[in-house]
Amino acid sequence: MDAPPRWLDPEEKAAWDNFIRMQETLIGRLSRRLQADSGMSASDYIVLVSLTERGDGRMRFLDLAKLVEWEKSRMSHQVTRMAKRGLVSREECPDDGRGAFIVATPAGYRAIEEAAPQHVEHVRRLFIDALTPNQLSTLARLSKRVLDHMEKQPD
Amino acid sequence: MDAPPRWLDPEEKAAWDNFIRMQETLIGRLSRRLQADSGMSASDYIVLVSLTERGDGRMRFLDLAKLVEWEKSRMSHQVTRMAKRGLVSREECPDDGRGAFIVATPAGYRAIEEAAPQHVEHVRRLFIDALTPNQLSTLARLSKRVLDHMEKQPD
DNA sequence: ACGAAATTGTTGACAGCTCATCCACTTGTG
DNA sequence: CACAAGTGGATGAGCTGTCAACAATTTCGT
Repeated sequence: MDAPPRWLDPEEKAAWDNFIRMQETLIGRLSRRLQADSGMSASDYIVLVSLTERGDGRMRFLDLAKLVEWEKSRMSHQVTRMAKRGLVSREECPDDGRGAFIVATPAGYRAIEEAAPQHVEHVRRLFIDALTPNQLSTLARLSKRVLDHMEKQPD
Repeated sequence: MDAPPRWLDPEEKAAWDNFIRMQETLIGRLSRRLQADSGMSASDYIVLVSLTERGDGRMRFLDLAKLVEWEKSRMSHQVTRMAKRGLVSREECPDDGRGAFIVATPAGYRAIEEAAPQHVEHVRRLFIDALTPNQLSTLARLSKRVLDHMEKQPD
């Protein structure tokens, strides 16, 4: 016995549409910009940021995958592609014969150091500058709230 | 002379991170759910919704592309794939020899009618229910604000 | 200590997106 | 009317993400 679907009421639908459109437009513009400015995808960027933010530029494969919340298969393909372009390399892990380290190469450091300022500038221009500090912190709080709520939900 | 990059201050960075994580988690879970429940991608879904929401289930190619804010090439590939699966079909346009209509097939109607209630339920469960009505309308307002701001920015 | 189960990571097939390019038709201009 | 420019849409190459299956260790229970 199917319950009748609880459709969104007009305000809910409008809210959902606004959010979705905003988020798609924002992410789309940022990633196209990043690609055009630095030849890097958003995925390349976040991998390099994650690696280089820790002092030694290296991380265990699955730790990295968990940090950015990707499936391991995605990470594996991503690392393969980035290694092919010389941005990172794999090193084996002495403690665990299965394991691997992902290491940012010097070229990887150069790439992220060049890309980051421009990218941050675009984040600021498109997103941060759109809101007052109060509005920004409200949005952050609501985002966190949705995030916490999702973590409690199955799936 | 490069201006020194204006890095995000800790609150700005925290706001950005929260927003990005929320949005990625939300979109990721919704699209995996949709795919698993109905075999449809988010792109399939929005195309079918757009077509079937207008009474006749048909739309000009570029009108559809503009409505969902896609590049025409993306829409073209998408329509090709959906046509291959029988969800939509192309019809030529009598008024304009270059033009084409995209039409939802009966199978397309069935697919969207089956998928929509579940999808809406998940949107409600993951997103709408996370917030009070006031919070939801605040989020909608802030989203709109960011959207309007982006439209004024170059690129 | 031995086998089962869990963990770590890889691979291949396939669908999706973007970019550049191209073709066919229409419209505007002289 | 002729022809250049613009518009509507298709196509192919190449990169990215997902899913399912697999291989190589390590860990755990007995």
